[in-house]
Amino acid sequence: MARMRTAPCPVMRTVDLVGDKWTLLILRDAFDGLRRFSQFQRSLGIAKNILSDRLAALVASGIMRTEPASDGTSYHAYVLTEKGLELFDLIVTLRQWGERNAFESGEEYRTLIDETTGEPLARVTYVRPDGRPLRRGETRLGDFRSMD
Amino acid sequence: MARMRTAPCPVMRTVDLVGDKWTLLILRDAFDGLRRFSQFQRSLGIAKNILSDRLAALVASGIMRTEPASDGTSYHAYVLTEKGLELFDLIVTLRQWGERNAFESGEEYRTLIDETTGEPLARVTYVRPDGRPLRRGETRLGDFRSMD
DNA sequence: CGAACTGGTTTCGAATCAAAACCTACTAGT
DNA sequence: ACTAGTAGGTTTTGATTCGAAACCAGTTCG
Repeated sequence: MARMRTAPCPVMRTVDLVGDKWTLLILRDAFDGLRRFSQFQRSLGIAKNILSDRLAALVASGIMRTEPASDGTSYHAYVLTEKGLELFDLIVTLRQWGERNAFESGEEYRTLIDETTGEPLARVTYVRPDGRPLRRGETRLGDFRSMD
Repeated sequence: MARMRTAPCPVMRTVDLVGDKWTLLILRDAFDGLRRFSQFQRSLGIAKNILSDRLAALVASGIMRTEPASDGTSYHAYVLTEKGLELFDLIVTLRQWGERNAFESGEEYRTLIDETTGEPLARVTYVRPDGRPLRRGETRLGDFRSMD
């Protein structure tokens, strides 16, 4: 894979960091509250070397970090950094698309509960800072801009 | 990889369909207006067999479809279906996270222009149907629900 | 103390990736 | 009509990655 790390496209940079099946599922589990190596491993049924590799990559890219000791034990935990927490919308987006496009009628799926209502989270939509909704086709590729 | 196609988790189903670096980049390009095999190939620098494989998978899962003839030529085009167009938010999410988290100060990145303002797209946020913003930590894993 | 658990690393065969070569259909130029 | 070049692939062939299992050192539990 080419030099994604230095590409000028933000999508490519993001994809390079989290565009992997296991990585995305680890992030999902992290948002569901999982923190420890063995929790991820049991939840995902992932080989330990792969999990080790993905977690190390997430830590290296600043999306997760290891915490010395969460509970009483001396084992450490993998937790999302602020940068990682900002991926919340990504997991929500994956979930909502899947709910609407990846299940047949009658199939069961696991919902996400909106704790402000107690009901399954309704469809969320993107709005601009001024509150106007963002619709498909309202954007086009622009030119280059320098990072703040 | 386990039986993702039948998993009850919408995130896993989605990840199974689009959770691949090339697939996500193909989708980005598709939203940028690319339609033809050679356009994707030149834009991404991807090997032709891999591109062929990924496009076939996207067509098989109903995210893209082949159109007989877009312009005068008899070659066909790969276009997003309605199901594929619904992935717009996903690409936007990847882009916005990358803009804010994957570039150093001074680095240049390619923006997305908001055609309703002519300016680069500002940060978009998720709102519920009633307009209330969705914040991190306002959700928790729920139970099973049957598809409509 | 011994057993089990945690958080890995190593090994190695299997699967996947990707560069290159090849191929066929079409199209453009002369 | 002949030829070159492009479009859209498939096949072949190494190189890389994946992942199951084995192994291992430290920790905690009984």
